[in-house]
Amino acid sequence: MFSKACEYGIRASIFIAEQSLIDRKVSLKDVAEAIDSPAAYTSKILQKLSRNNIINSDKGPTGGFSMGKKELEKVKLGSIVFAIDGESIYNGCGLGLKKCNEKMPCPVHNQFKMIRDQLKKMLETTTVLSLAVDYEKGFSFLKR
Amino acid sequence: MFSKACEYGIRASIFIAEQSLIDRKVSLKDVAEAIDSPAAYTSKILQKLSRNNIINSDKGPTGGFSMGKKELEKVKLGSIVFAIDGESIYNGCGLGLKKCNEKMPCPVHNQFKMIRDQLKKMLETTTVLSLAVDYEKGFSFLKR
DNA sequence: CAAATAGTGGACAATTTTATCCAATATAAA
DNA sequence: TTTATATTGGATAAAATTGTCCACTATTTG
Repeated sequence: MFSKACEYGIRASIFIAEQSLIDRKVSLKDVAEAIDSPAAYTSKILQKLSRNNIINSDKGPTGGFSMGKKELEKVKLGSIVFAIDGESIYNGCGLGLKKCNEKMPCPVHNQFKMIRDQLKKMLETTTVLSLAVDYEKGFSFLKR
Repeated sequence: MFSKACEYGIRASIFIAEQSLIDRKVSLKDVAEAIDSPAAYTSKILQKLSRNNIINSDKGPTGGFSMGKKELEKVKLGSIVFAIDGESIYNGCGLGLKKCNEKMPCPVHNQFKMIRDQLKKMLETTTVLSLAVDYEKGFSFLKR
């Protein structure tokens, strides 16, 4: 469904959000350990999230990754997916056709539209904050 | 959502089904042209579908690919997806966790479950035959 | 200012997926 | 039985994704 990079990105964001809730910056190493991901690769993904203003990154000692209160309230799952995987989830044809639309639909156009619309709605309404709160309470997990 | 191989597989199946409706066997070349896919790669995919009894393949002159009446009525989209992409669509965790279930859910487990269940239902109820009929009527397209 | 720390950016490597080529096999028809 | 045709299977190759390494920059602290 999503690329591995995107999966890491979502997991990392939730961890960073949860730590930001208790006013903690986290290092790349912290993130990689928390979500059980390859550190160097995760670094690339965090850079992308940072450039997209989804997370903050600070250099130097006492540096690290974090999310501000505003970001915490604003950032939805969809923003992360879009930043990493682009709009393919929204626009792409289920059968890989370049031009697939109402006028010239692929054979499963309508069937997929239903599901895609649900997914879209879910991504656009689910906040990282809400996921971070659940995670903080021990209701969900980020590795294994 | 699906691998490219799976997209080709679905498109190929629909074309073969539609031609079988008018009692025509089609060659690899026919298929590749009809769905605008690389022939040699498509060949590998058709082999897989054939081994999974989703389509028939006959060698030699007058050979080619086809679907029998029974297959036409029986084969669902899900069979094709399963034959090519395996069960990842059904079982895989949305965030890539190995062990993600009700007891130890990833942070988006429930949100994804909703959508995955819908997708599953759609794949298990949509017959290739119905898609082939629409395609035959010119209601849908397999290339571009 | 020097030293230590933490993210950045670029090059590179491994793996997976997608795609190609060709000899071998099977089969129908002449 | 020979020939032509069409799929099969194996070996490779190309492309995309995933993953690693390291020197560089920015920044805090002593």
